[in-house]
Order: sequence, then C-alpha cells, then structure tokens
Amino acid sequence: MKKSTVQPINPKITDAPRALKRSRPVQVADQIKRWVVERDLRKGDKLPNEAAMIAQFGVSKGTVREAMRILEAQGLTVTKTGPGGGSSVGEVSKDRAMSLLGNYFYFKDLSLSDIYEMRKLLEPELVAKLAGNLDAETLSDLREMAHQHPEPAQTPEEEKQQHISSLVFHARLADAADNDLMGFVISFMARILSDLTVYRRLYATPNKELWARGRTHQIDLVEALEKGDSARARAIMLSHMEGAERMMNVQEMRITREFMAE
Amino acid sequence: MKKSTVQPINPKITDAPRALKRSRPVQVADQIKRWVVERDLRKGDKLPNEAAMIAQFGVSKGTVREAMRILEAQGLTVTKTGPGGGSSVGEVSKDRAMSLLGNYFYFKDLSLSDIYEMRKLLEPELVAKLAGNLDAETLSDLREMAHQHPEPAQTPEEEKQQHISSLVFHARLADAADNDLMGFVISFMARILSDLTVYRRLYATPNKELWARGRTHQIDLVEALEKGDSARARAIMLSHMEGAERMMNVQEMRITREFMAE
DNA sequence: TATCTCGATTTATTATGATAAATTCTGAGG
DNA sequence: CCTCAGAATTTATCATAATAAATCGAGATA
Repeated sequence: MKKSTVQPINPKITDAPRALKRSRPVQVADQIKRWVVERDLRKGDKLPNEAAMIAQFGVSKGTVREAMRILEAQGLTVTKTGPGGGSSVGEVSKDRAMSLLGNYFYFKDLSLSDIYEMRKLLEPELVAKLAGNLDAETLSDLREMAHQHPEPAQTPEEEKQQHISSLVFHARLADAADNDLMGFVISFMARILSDLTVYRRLYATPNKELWARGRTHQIDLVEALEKGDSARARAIMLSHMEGAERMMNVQEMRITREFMAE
Repeated sequence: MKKSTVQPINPKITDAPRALKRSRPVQVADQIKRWVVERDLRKGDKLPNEAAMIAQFGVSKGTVREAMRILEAQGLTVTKTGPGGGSSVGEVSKDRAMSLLGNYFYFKDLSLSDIYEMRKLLEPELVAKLAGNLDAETLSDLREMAHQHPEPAQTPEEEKQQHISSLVFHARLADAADNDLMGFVISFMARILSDLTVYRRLYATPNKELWARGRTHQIDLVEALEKGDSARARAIMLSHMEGAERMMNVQEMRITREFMAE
C-alpha cells in the first residue's frame, strides 16, 4: 500500500487530473451525500424526488437513477414508489455492513487462526464487561440458547446445526455490548464462521466430549454473567475459545469464498 | 509461518424468502456476483460486456447499467470504455471497505472510549506479535516517522498535524500485521480518529509533556520492535494508549458525522 | 357506519434509441 | 522506426415513452 512506484506519465498534454475523473452518477451520489450530511438528515428523512433531482443537477433521468442505485447499494438510502414515495435516508443495517465488509475479506485469505486470535482477545473482555450488566431478557435468552441442545449431535448435520447455534449465542452476546465497535467486530467474526464450508470430517465425527465441554461452557458462562463474576466469565470464555480453536484447527476446512450479499 | 490455506467454495443453497421484491438491477447484480463466485474469477478477470449482458439477462441497457453501478459502488467491479474495455472484477480496496464500514458507524454514536477500549485490547498485542518480525524497510519507515517531529507543536494546527502523524504511525503498524482482520480493524480505528472534528480546545493548548511522552513512546517502541522485545513493546503500547485516551477524554470533542466517501 | 373495491394519481421502474466520450487500433506519412 | 490522425469499439449520457407499483379517495356494499 506504500511505495509510490514510478508511474507512466500520460503522454497527452491534456488535463492532468485523470484520477479525479469520476462519472456523473458518482458525482451526483456524492453531492447527495454531502447534502444529507450538511442537513444532518436522519433515517426516514426524505430526499428530493427523481424529477426534482433531474432539475437540480441538470442531468438525465438515467444518471439520477444510477446515482440512487449507488447510494442504495451502500445502504444509505431506500426508495419507494407511489404517492409520498421517493427516496429517503436509511441507516445502514448491521447485516448490510457485514456483507459489504465481507466482500473485502472475500479477496483476502483470512485464516481460522486469524479469526481465533481476535476472538481470544475480544470475547473474554466482552463477557467480563457484560457480567452483572445484562438485563433479565438477555439473560433468559442466553440461558435458553445454552440449554437448547440437551443431547450430543447424532449426525453431522446436527453437529453443524449445534455449531451454528453456538455462534448465534456469541452474536447475541456481541449485540449486548454497549461498545458498538466491539459488538460489530465480534458479530462479524461469528458470521464468517457461520459461513464456513466444511471439506472433510469436521462434522463427520460428532465428538461427545467436545459437545459436553461447549455446553458446559455456555451454561457456566450464563451463570457467571448473571452473578456478575467478571473474572470467571472471562476465564470461561477464554477456555472456550481455546477449545474451539483447537477443534477447528484439527480439521481441514475452508472459509466460503462467497460474496456475502444481503 | 504461513497459515493453513483457506479457500474458495461453492455457493450455499440459496434460500428463497420471497418477502423482499428485489428490483431487476439488484437481481442482475446478484446473478453477476454468483457468476463471479462460481467461476472463481479474480481481480482483473473480465465480465461480459454490456451488450452481452443485455442479451444474457434479457433486460434493458439501463437495467444492466444500474446493476453495474451497484457492483461498482461496493467495490467489486471496475468498468472502462473503449476497445478491450468493459467491466472486470476488481478486489475491494481497504480504503473503500473502510468507507463503507464508516457509513455504518455514521449512524452509531461511537464514543472515544469505545474506540480506546478496543485499541487497548488490540494494539499492544499487535506490537507484541510484530516484535522481531518486521523487515528492515518497515522498521526504517517507522523510525523515520517517530523522529519526524523533533519539536513540540507551537500552534494548534501543528499539534493537530502531529496527532495525525501519530495515527499514520499506528496505521503503518497495522498494515504490517500478518492478521488481515486485526490489521483492518486497527487501521479503521486510526482512520476514524483522524477524522475527528474538534469542537473546543483539543489542539488549543499544546502540551509539552504530552508531546514528549508520545514521542518517547514511539521511539522506544521502534527500538523494542527491532530488538524483538515483545513484552516491552506491549507495555509501551499499552502505556501509550492509556495516555492518549486520558488526553482525549479531557477534551470535548465529537466524531465527524461525515460519510467517509472514498 | 364501516369496509371493500375500483379507478385515478403519483411515483418509481423498465425499455428503446440516439449521440457523446473515452480508449485502443490501424495505417499512412515522415 | 516513429508519430499521429482517423477509425473502430465500448461505455457514458441523454431524451422520450411506456409500464408497474403504491396510495388515496369515491362510491358501492354490508
């Protein structure tokens, strides 16, 4: 990302700023963004309708339309037809943000150890902070999830299902974080792991011991969270992370190289 | 010390929640995404041209065009005019990914303490891992940056500049991370902090002591990194984070509520 | 009165064709 | 061999018109 290497000089004598050559729809989209920011518009606030924008920007219908698609694709606007319709500001959903970020990592070769390295750093701290600070509803949700699979998986399919359930448990914890950034990153990792595609025997040989340990971890964790025992919550989560990492590293697997479209 | 390979896989079974009626351009864009994933196309690989897509999907030119704008807005494709032009796959740049994610946090009220909580967890670990593993060029870059401001800032403007320089230092470290996810998150935080908008007196009263401490930290850190002293690097970074956090918390400030357009 | 249906209205959506702009290719002239 | 003016190719933009979707209101219906 560094090293401005020697760039071929444009032989033409013409205008230099070729890099600034942005298409008209992009320019229009940027102006609309600025417009929104300047007025501090929020979710639901309406933008001028198509005809107004055509007049406002002096461009054709198609250009305005492409501009709106750009904004829409980024999750910034929504548009409806009919009277009172038109475009309005729409805050970017967590799902969409995760999809867009997923597109970036699609081209990176993110390894399982990369993800678990982060999880080991963040999730123990998350639960330590959460201990004693969860409302009754969240606690009850978590407890329910922890008890959801009373028996070890009998089939690979069941095991996979339990694995995903476990990740939902973690995502639920992440959503309870009052630190939106931390919550997002943790949820994002859970989502990536949910999209794992297994190659060989990951779910092929349900492992009774692993199941028992994971389940115990979840139940104990909920208890520690309820009692406000930060140190214990942190320790349980770390232990859980290490176990999960070991399990996954043994297996051959690959992360789905899928665009995470919403 | 390269990691286990994580690789492409087939698309998962497409769910069919017909709850949402997606517009034709979105459908076309999704088909193109699938097409790219199925063939495992990589950066630079070409997509069918406009005319071919019109025929392929049986939609109008405008629809294809809007579809391409959607993909382009997400950073997934690039389009050129002229012979041999057309659209091709283009990997999402880090900058664009940060912008898109920034749009999400635009609507959140991310606080400084949220960010520093994450920084304190991640950056000390980052430098601990990096110690002894940096190449000569990176080390020399870092050393140069650390020595860049030999004198305390005389004006608020200078102080602001030094603050930004410091964040560039951190971003450079993040780029050296071998964990792309961790590197991204750390860079992203540095970028958010760079975009801070100061309201009152953050840079109003250059603080000689703070300057000296920050500079010492950077210089000592580079030395520890070079010597491979992980523990010391971690300790320095943690101390630095705590100092920076204290400094910023004293001041009244707000994060720029700006869309981070590329 | 309440509600349902139907049609008019508003707004975005899709389609078609023409022209402009950017890029590469080609070949004539030096 | 080089250069540079067209020609060819492909997207970019514009203009116009027809279509579809959502909403609203008037009248029919219960």
